[in-house]
Amino acid sequence: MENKIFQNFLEKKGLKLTKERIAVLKEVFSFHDHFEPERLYLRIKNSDSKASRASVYRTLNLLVESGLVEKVTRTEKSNVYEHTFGHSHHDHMICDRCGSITEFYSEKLENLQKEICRSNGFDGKSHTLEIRGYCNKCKKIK
Amino acid sequence: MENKIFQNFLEKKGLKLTKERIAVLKEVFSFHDHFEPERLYLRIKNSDSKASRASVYRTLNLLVESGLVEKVTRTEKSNVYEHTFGHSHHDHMICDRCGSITEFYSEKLENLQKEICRSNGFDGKSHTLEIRGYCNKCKKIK
DNA sequence: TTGAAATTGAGATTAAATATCAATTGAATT
DNA sequence: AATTCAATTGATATTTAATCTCAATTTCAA
Repeated sequence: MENKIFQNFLEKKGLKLTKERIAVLKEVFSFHDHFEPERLYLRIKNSDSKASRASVYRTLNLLVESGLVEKVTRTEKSNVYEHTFGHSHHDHMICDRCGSITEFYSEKLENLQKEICRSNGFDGKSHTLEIRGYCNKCKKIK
Repeated sequence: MENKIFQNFLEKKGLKLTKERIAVLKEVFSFHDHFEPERLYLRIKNSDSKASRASVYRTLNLLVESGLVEKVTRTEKSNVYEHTFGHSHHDHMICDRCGSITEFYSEKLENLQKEICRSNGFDGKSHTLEIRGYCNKCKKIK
């Protein structure tokens, strides 16, 4: 399913669905939450179908372009991604100390945003809300 | 004014208000919108009161800790900061067609976010809300 | 089968940010 | 004024994510 979508995307750009790209795609969808490029690379390295670090990064960018993967944020350390397929919308709270990401969803928040758009004559299609601070654990430390 | 606040902050930590730190503070407030550490360093370099790159980065972190400066976001290239003194918080609506940016502020939204943080045990310090879609003009076209 | 274009991977490169550490400064105390 | 010790500085080295390079390989249509 994801393969088909990705292949269509590649075809349209005159690119090919190689075994390395398939490997990356497969491992991307083996994560059920957020992941960093390096962790993705390590998973692939430890699987039977390999791809180099360069190919992992390259394919990741293609996957973002295709819409199958989203860049969630950029932490102090690295980019953070998640696959969007079959995911319902949510927002994020990001800890500035340990980098942990907490997902949340609020119907009220969604409605309020619609209201704000309406009163501004704006046709809102999507949004990103990122709350930064200290998570439950880290707020006790510092 | 900012000097006083910074000095108080430093004193409380047993640190000193050196001429290098004063130089950084001064140039931070010479920006009237967001800035990157490197641009800040260059401004200082071209001013009469100097500070090394290391000191610029170090002081910047202290300024964030003191609350006088905020880290707005982290782009592909670098961190982005802005001084908070005298600035009021707002969020953004960005048009995907013409790129225009509309600022808005909603008390309700702020309160709702606090509520969400509270119920998640998260100590929220800041947030970025970006609504994307079509502005008043562009929604009629497409 | 052939050839042009795309792709790969190993390693080099880039660049932001931090770490190192000897030399210097600040300021409180004697 | 001299002493003392922690804080500070700056030149440089280091770290590390991400990208770039480019020769070798693969893909696929003709």
